[in-house]
Amino acid sequence: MESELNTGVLLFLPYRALENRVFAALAEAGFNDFTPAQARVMQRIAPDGTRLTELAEQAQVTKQTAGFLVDQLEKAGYVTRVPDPTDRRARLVRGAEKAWAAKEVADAVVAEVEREWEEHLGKRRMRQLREALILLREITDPWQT
Amino acid sequence: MESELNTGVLLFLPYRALENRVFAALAEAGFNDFTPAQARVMQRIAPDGTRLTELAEQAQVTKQTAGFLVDQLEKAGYVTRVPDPTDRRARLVRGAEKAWAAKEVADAVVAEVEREWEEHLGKRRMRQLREALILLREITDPWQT
DNA sequence: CAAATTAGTCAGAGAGCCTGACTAGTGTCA
DNA sequence: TGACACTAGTCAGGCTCTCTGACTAATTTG
Repeated sequence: MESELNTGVLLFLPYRALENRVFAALAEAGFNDFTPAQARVMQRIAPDGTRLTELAEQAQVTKQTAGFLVDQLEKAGYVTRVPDPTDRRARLVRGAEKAWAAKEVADAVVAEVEREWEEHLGKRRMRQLREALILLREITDPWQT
Repeated sequence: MESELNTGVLLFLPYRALENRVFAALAEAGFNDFTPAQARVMQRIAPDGTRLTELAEQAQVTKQTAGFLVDQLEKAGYVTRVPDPTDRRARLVRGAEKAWAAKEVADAVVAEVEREWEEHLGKRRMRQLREALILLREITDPWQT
């Protein structure tokens, strides 16, 4: 229900297709020891580390959930936690070597899929699509890094 | 990680923003007795009913999961199950009155959000966005009803 | 009609995510 | 400077979602 072709569904379909491709490629490359939920958190880690609370907000889960997921990522060797020099309560979650390696694989697949999309849409439409989405982000992304 | 602004993320952000708005509005209207997972299944129910297996495929979950979710929707009064006249093994999941009422609320919010987006992007860009997404669906939606 | 397939259920388990309650460190301001 | 409000993160417990595996009943195929 909820209408046959609203823009929401149209946005979701290609997103999911892309995500599926990325996960399949990661699994094939041997990165099969993390879950989609963990990946969603991992995506948000800044190059110089990010606080747990911030990660939780951006991934739209509670601090507890984020903490749990980071625990697992830490065990699997994807991230480390280091003390935040500016606040002794906090710790920074940092990506480890393994995480950057996985990111490289993921990025390659994303680039490949984007090429396929561009081929299907044509250069002009692809540009228009990205342009519209980037504009849309202004009113739909509360974090807007 | 997974790159700073790939098209996937750009697609996801407005999708999630829209979904959040719809859920908030439904909750406010008193439809707070179903979960996102249940909604994802409910969305796929055709006006004249849909089989469980088909629902499961489209929502990308197992038959068991779909069955579980439909059970709950049935208990909450959103759907009913009727025998499929063409196959005595199967039953059709049908939306009940309550589901159509919820759909009306949801549709109204979607329309409202789409108006807001159009206002932000301008008519031309909004049209281009939808055009590109509809084209993209051809290569990213395996069900393509 | 026997064999293979398909619709759906039952049982059990693990992951994900939440609420509530808590500890420890930080900022504010009288 | 010391009480108070706030923020970072953890602990405990529980509910929801989703899966795998095994099964029954009806349908299709050869």
